[in-house]
Amino acid sequence: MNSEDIARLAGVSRSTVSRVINNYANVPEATRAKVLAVIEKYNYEPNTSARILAGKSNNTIGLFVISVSEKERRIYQNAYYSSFINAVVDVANDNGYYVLVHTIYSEKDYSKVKQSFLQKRICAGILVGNEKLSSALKEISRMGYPIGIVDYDPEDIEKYDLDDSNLIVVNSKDYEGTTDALNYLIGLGHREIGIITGRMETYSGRQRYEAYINVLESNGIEIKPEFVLKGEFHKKKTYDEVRNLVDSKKLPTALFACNDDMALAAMEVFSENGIRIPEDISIIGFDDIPLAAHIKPALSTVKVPGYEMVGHITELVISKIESKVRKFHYESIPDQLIIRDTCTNVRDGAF
Amino acid sequence: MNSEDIARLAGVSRSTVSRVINNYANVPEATRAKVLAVIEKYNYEPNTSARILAGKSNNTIGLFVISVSEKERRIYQNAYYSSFINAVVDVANDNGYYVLVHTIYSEKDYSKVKQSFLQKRICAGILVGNEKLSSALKEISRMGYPIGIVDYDPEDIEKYDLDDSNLIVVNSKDYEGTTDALNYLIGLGHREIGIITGRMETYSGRQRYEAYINVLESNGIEIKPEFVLKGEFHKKKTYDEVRNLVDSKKLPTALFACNDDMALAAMEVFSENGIRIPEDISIIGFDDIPLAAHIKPALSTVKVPGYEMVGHITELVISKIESKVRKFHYESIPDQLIIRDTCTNVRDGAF
DNA sequence: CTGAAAGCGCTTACAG
DNA sequence: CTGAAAGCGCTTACAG
Repeated sequence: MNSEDIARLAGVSRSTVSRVINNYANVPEATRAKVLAVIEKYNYEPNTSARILAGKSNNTIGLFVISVSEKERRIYQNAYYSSFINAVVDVANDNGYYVLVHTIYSEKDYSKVKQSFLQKRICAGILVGNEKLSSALKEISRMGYPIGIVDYDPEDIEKYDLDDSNLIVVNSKDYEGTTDALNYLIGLGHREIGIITGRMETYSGRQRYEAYINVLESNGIEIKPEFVLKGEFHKKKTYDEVRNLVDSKKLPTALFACNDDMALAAMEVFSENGIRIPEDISIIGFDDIPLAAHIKPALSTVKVPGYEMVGHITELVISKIESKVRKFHYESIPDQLIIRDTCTNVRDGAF
Repeated sequence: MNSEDIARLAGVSRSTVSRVINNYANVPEATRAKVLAVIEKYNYEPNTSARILAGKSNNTIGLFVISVSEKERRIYQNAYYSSFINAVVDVANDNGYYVLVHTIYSEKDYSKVKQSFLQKRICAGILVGNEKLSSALKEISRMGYPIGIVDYDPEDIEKYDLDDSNLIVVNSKDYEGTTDALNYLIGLGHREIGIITGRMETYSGRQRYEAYINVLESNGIEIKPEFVLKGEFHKKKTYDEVRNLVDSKKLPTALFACNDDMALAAMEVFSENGIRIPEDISIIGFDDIPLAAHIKPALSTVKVPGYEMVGHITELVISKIESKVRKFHYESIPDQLIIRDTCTNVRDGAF
């Protein structure tokens, strides 16, 4: 069943069938109804490849989920990501777009992005993932398609010579979120504040660390290298770092973890060692993963609105596809401090 | 840049370029190298739509994530699903396939499946989701494309008149998993065993319930209606049901929850009411979501190998695409009882 | 308002 | 081994 069949059955030409399908204005209602009836009756749907080849948009957004640092190829383990995929698909589908999902596990896989464009499979791309985006990004940005990136340093655009006219960058306000968390801790009287850092290959990892340094310094609090634990956003790394800290017998009174996974890992180690939270040490995380509210004690954290952020970038990408305006768009979304049960006034503690 | 440009640049015809791209045997090495060099140099990738239109497979699998019962369109909240998407994408990408992800939130959305086939966007479909699959499935099964379905009653195939020659159904062994969990509880001395049921619209929901009934009966244990709580796989519903149970002052000594979310909800309610787990009541879940191992006490449960299950069905679908053998394939994957800290011998308890 | 025809970029018998 | 040509199923100027 193709447009020619429909045309014959409706007693018109393929041109007219096409006009009906594409909602051209200059088709009399009677003709339109006649054609529509045949289309309906035979359950006809135009061949997508033919339409694209003839000049229509493919209406497909590529979603590239980058995870070059994970050993295991289990992105979903990271609760962070699953909401991203869902957000893109929801918003795209609502707007009549399809989404092609790809995972990127290595530097080499970046060629998949370029390839998808070159093969004309997609008309825009959204990149999410926790790694420094490779140099491949320069090339990708220059292909002329709208590209949405989540968690990217806007200064890197110039630094890596990207073409920003096709770029949409949406970040969460990690610096401010971190500042809020730290000020909260300081307000509770803490002066010995440690950090479990994320991956410095990510913008959010760097921002959270920088905010830590700056807030402490501007409050006249000394930054002790032994209280700076390198967690890399991973639980495994964090276990080791926190165990070392515990072994050193010198604990801070509060610990700021750059994500909830690491905060949880730290809590486990403390719990194993009879160190009470928050009595012996306060701890605060980042992200607000579902688990955070459910563990005991419930984890105080900084909520990153992941679904909203990614849903929003999807809307921006779609409007860029349709508007043809080529202009850099940057946005950052506020985080929210969520106070639960893992932080307490330093004077109430055992120290 | 198209195949004609490449042809001219390489001094051959488009036919030869095509033969090189498609790895035809009858191209001399020298010619192949010459063409490849030009392709490489200009970063040429053949236009996908043109290839498909000319007869190539679109190499795209549609992944339809069904969630008609959820109020909120947040599939990812269900930890269950995110691993599914990831599994399909990983396996498909590894085999050179693309995946188009769609969410289905209403009965009406099922037309998206049919449409995607009719428009020739996809050459196979995988349906995952927690609802009774609609009657649309009959039509979909008859379109002649391989369809993989997770969690579907094989008896419904005949009942709903599906064409099974294109079907691949993969379930987890819910009945056996439930039996294991219940036998474990019975082995601990429990005779007062309640259940929080899932959605009866799902095969797994029904299987788990049926196994509960049968195991109890075959052990001569009375099934008390007041111990059958209707949780619908949802936390909210479960809170209400468990509160009612607690208010009734008549608790079973053990509770089998048809998924971990509901087990967790029950634990929260018990905890609020000073009912200790496992001392006052044993509880066991189903699924083994990441949270299960991390809450205190750690939840005993039946692990469903979701990623493996869906990865496997993806492999089966791909081999069906490529083999052209049309024959029903059914498989069920064993679950695994995971004993952690929420169940204890009934004699040790406070009852 | 509508049809004939060109064209999108490939693949693949067909003929040599 | 290789090229000319038909054909895949549409869309869209073009002409009327």
